[in-house]
Amino acid sequence: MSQTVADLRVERKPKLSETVVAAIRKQLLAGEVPPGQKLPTEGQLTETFGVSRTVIREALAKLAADGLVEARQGAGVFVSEHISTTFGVLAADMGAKDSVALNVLEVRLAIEIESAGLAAIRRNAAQEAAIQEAFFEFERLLLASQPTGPADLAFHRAIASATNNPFYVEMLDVLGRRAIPCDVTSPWSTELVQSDEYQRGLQREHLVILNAISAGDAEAAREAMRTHLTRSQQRYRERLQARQAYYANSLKAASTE
Amino acid sequence: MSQTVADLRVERKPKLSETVVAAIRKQLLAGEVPPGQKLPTEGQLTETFGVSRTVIREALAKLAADGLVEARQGAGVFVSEHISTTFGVLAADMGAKDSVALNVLEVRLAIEIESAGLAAIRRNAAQEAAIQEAFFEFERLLLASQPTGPADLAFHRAIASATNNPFYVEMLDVLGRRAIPCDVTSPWSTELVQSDEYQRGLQREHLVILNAISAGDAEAAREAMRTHLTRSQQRYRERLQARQAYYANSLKAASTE
DNA sequence: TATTATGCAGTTGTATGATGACTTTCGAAA
DNA sequence: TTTCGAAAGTCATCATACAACTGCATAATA
Repeated sequence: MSQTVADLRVERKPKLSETVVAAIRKQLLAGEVPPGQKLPTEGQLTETFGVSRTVIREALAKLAADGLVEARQGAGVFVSEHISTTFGVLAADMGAKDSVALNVLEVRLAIEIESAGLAAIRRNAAQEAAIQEAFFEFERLLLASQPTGPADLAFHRAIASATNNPFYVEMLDVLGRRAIPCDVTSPWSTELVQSDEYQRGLQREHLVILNAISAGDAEAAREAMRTHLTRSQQRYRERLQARQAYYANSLKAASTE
Repeated sequence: MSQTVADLRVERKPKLSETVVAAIRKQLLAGEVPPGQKLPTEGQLTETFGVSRTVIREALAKLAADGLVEARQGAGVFVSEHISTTFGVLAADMGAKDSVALNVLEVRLAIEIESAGLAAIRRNAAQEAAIQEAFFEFERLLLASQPTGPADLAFHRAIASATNNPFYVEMLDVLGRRAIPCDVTSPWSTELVQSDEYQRGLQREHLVILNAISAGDAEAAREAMRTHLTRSQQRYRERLQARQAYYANSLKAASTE
């Protein structure tokens, strides 16, 4: 059997344990269980997630491998102490103000540039496929005139994941939630974000990154990611100004009524 | 029940899966199974190691999490194509804590590289002076044969501060507290860290960074910081190995008594 | 009373068997 | 030769049981 282009879009069904890992990780990063605190028992998690204990155990093992939790036989599974001192504090301090958002975006830039370089070196086949998958998904959504935000996020997340350093993913999760501008509901972004030209440009930049990573060229990958993100920064700034102008106008309009 | 000195070093009884992970990882890194090749089935491994499938599966999951192998349902478990030796080799005998520390250090690397570049562009006179000040302080302490750790930290902190992005400083503080190896009480670090030659090397690298920032050359500053930190990573890895050797020796000494 | 020993309930670690889902192989049929 | 499908091999998941360990309450002891 030959390999077609479609095969590259590996739509590999995620393992149950991966779903559980994602869910628990999200909760932990959100600080729903304080560090040092005990997680629900495997039995309880079995009920809440509706899967067998095997799956729960595999998920917890993965989280333990990432250093997020520690299991103590006879006692329970506990959230690692350091995790939230690293990321919780950070998340707590970040207000949603714009000046902050720009600064956060800048930190994210640092993280992602290095991610791209490491991904080029360390990625495995599945991880590379995941990046490609996100790329094609973006393409598909673009052709279907649907919001591409999720695919964009997935693309960057897949790259972070390909570093094989879980902290990069976590950083991106924490930072990205605030910094990624994909607010399709707001009036100032619909025009900009959803314009085909805008998204085509994004996709062109994505392609350069993807090629560099596939080629295993760390230097090129970093450079491609740098130009992509600095341009995104620029676009974000422009959008902020557009929004301010919009508000100014609506205020003026309201006052004249 | 009191905790004796021995308790501190003994660590807990290793799980069976950890033993299996270590064994398989050793074989993989020794190249006994070529990349892309299929591993023995879970059933065979069960017999080989004399443990249950549960344990084998947990071990394989751990290896997959580290990116060493990939499981394909219905086909088998395969060795990853690109076993990054640098990454894998050290992960081989490393506890989870060390692995986490290295990952955090890697994130810090991303942050600091970008800091250097931004500092080169955005620094003001006072900030540049602060960086120089830290540099000279390092020099002074070195000549006086005093611990240079604080000055080193101050140097990096001053650079982060010169980005005029408070988050860089905050990130550095949070990450640095965990990742900076300044364990002067431990026997394996005193020799290495405090050697004049070692610190002279640091200072040479610092100088390159300082010059690049003063010249306003962002690209050069990033590059200088990158080499500085990657070398630091390397030194840190070597120190981990030295520590392992130390423990191995002390264990051997203890067993011959 | 104060301290130690004991037992119990809860939790994680491991073993075992069964079933579903998926991949590969290989032979039969067109 | 090519195509199709059946069957074997393999991983994924479930369910159950028992062993090992922890924390805590209670009883036994000095």
